[in-house]
Amino acid sequence: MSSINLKRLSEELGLSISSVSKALRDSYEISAETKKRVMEMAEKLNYQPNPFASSLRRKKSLTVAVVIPEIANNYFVLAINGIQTVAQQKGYHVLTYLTHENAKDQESTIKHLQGGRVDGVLISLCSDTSTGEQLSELQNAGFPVVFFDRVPDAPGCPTVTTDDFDGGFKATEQLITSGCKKIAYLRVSGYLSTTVNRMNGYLAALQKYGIPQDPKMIVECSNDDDANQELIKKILKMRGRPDGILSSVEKLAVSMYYACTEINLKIPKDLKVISFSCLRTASLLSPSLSTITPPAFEIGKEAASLLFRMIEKKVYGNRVDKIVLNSSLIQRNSSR
Amino acid sequence: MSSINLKRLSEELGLSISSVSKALRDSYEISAETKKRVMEMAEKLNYQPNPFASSLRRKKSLTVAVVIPEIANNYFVLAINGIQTVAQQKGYHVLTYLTHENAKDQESTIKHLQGGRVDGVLISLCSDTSTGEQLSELQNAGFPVVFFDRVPDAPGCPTVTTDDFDGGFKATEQLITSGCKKIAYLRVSGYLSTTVNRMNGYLAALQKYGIPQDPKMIVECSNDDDANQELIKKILKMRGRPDGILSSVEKLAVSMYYACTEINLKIPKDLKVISFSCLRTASLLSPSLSTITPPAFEIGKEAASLLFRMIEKKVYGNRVDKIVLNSSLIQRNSSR
DNA sequence: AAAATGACAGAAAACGTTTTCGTAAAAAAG
DNA sequence: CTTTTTTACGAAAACGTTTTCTGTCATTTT
Repeated sequence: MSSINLKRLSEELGLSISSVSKALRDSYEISAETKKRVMEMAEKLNYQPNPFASSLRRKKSLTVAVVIPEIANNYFVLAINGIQTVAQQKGYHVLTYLTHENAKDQESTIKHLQGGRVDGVLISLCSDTSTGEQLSELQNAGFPVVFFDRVPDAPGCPTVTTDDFDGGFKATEQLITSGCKKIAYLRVSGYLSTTVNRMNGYLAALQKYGIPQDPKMIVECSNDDDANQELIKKILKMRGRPDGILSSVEKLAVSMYYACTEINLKIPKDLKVISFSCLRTASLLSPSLSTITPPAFEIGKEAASLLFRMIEKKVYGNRVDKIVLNSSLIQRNSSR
Repeated sequence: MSSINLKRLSEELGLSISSVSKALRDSYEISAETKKRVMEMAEKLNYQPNPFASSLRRKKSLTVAVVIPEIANNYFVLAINGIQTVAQQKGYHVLTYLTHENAKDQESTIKHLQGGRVDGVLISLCSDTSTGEQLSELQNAGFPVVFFDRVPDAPGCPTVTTDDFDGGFKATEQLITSGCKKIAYLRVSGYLSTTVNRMNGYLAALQKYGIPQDPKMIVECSNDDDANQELIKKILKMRGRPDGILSSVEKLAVSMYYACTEINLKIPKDLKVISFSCLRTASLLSPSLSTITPPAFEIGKEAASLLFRMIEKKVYGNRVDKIVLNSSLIQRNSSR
């Protein structure tokens, strides 16, 4: 908007455009006193360089994209917070895109990003991602991409995740040692690593303690909160209903709390509950909710840091980083 | 990244660069069949226009900035959600900046934005904003700026807010009709409209019901959660402690819940509570939290829509929109 | 004293688009 | 059969930077 540019500045100073540009970029070709003059005039006229001209010429946008399925999810909010923290500190701009758990949206977003609008992409896949075709296209073009949380199961992808298998395992184990004999697992549809790994942890724990696994105890949920609540109510009203529930994502735990209120099941007396979640108010819920909490803020920071290392070519050769951070299990009243 | 550009495309097609450009923009100067050829080739080679070249030439970035104090706040998350929804649908990109409730950060962010990186700005001020100097600079330059939630108290600013006075009034009234005789108000520091209006509503309600206003009942909180919790504990342990509390923001309500747990005060028996909040889990808290809930998602949508009207020059003349949406008061157990 | 170096600055090309302008050929109007 | 208009396209300028390439002195080295 500010229509003062290098040309205007150079006229004001009686210098050439190139000299002014060099002065502002602190080039050795310009004398100290000229630099000072230029800086002062730039300050005085409130010169702001045109980012597009600069990006066009330098083929650098100083911008990264964050692509996430939804934002109404504390996990992603915290992750974004971590990403922003690192990015702003590095002088980068952050573009955010929501895919609304929609593979089509995700695809078109990625496609747009190929135009060079950003120097790198941080992405958490939507649950119905099938092939990572678009993405591998990006990656093959040498474009820096870091996956976090919901990552593809391919060897060539740099990822930042949490120990999902372990989390699922320990959560299940905790329910078992609290006396549960029949544990249901609330999963989200799709075949993403996160979902699969958490469930495998759950299954492994069942096996370790000799609890037979029962397909009816695995509830596949969707993105429709009301539908999920009905599904959960259904399994809780079933003959041979579960006495323990492991929820693989936060919002399913919330739906479950509502379901229990409706059908008058008492947690933890009738049903013990634990959930993957970053809810700040977990300990204030009624009853307080036991959680496996991924370090979302740190995941965001790590992912962003890794991306910047890649952008700045500080990751050499064919090295592919796969960073795994630990979740913490916090037992509260819902599973005692 | 994709290094295929108009030049490459034009060579491939045996056309001039300008013709290809025109064809892609569906200009009337190009015949239908040539357009078809060009489109197909662009599709085939996966041509993605360089956004910087385009923005440089057209002086349009198709990007807006969202500047907010923090993201770990459901209000802002919902607002962003609304903004993104409108923006993505309009084909705009969204840059997000966090000021961390820091006036310095806010200033430098705004300054950077003057370079023309964005076509418009949506901003919610940080609590220690003093003068809106930087901002009025932007606005005076004819740059589209829309304020939401935390807005300056100046006539020339387009704003989207909620009826804060009314919310504060009704919340206080609700506490009074539930039997409270001594009501404290948790406010955040600073002199932003939101804070001031909510408090004025509170004071007006006190006056209406003949309750004397007491400066000790107004707790000025900071951004430090622990410090706030201590402040709240202090007033709750005081002789002549309040029997009702109105919290002006969500996080203070959370701190208060923790404070009450620590000093063993029972809500709502010993203390009735109501808070401005967008917490999704308000009804699941122990006890469920009465809230005045601003329509954050709609506020985001309205703000974005207004901004786009301004960008597209659909707001004529000196018209300044001041949109006010209604909050809803939901009484739950914490204030019964 | 001639040649080489260094310090400083300007001219101009380049980045990839968009858009104005110009101009052929074809179609329509006279 | 002209003349005008329309259609379809190309040449080139423009957007505001960055950077390479020159060039001019003045200073230092041979």
